[in-house]
Amino acid sequence: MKAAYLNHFSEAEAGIRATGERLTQPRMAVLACLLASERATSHLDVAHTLSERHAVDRVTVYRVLEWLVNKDIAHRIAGDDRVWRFMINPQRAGSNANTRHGPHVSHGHHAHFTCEGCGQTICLDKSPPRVAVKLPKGFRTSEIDLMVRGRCARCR
Amino acid sequence: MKAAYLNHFSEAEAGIRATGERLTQPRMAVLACLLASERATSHLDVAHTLSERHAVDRVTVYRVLEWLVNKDIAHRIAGDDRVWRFMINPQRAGSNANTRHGPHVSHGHHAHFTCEGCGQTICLDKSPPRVAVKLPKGFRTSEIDLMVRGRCARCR
DNA sequence: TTACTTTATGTAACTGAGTTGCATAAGCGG
DNA sequence: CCGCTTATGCAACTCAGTTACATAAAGTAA
Repeated sequence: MKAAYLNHFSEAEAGIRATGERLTQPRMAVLACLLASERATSHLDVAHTLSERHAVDRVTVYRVLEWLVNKDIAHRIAGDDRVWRFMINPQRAGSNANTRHGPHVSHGHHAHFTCEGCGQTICLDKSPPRVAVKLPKGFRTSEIDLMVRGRCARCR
Repeated sequence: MKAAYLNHFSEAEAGIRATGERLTQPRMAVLACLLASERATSHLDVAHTLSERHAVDRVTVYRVLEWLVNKDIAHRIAGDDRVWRFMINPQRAGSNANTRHGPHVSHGHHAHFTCEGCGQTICLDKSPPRVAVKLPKGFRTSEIDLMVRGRCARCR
């Protein structure tokens, strides 16, 4: 069976080119891997997916994932098992999203769903939840992360 | 300076007695420690606080914290640094909260605030945020966790 | 109190995710 | 193709949390 991520290399290449930084094999492979996945992907998932045709050192996978986060191409999610998972940011409609703004642009908020049955995490960016927070006096919000736990359609 | 947690031993004792399980020194000390803290407390924080007068082995601290979570006395929060932090559940008004319901009672949702300046995490249980989530078809919610990042009044 | 059973604790050794330092290799502009 | 810059691979490390097992402390009943 042909691995799905192979279909995403050209898109990955474009994404990396747009950053203005070096186009390397590991960056392409890891990004293609994320692009191919609907759900949050751990370092180990990536390494495993790539192991056959694009074996990449585990440290490099860590570094590329972190690099993708710094470039606002992906974001990371803290799971219940103390493992980071990563997901592509859904910004691509905005086209030229790579011009540098100030440091640390707030993404407003991320919302994710984790299934207690199969453990998979997906992004709720289409139909984002409405959140109304009231903070103590003097507190300021920069970002809101929402994690919904429950059961997906298959595991119900 | 007298450690604040010492004032919470009797409350801790009551809480543990209410579970019907063994009343041990480590359980009292750890629970008193959580009761004394307004903010989310890591395993290390607990161990450090107790080190002077109630030195408890680090493994025991881990086990007691987990036990408190299982007993619904505390809950755990995944931080950005891959460290679990713990907090007392604010249920005490309900008095006899320790009768066994089915497994895994949903607490509705937890909401927390983490300050990007000082790193401290507090609970937003008074004035809980309103959340309206729309999930894909067939998905069911059991719990919602909300993490607000920003700056507290001191670090603004 | 004491003897006895059950369950929690302490100790040490382990796991597994993520990091760091450094020599080598790959990108990329000329 | 050359040379400079930056990323990669490797090995060794850190650190939160876990497991196995012998010992100690709670609870219970005589």
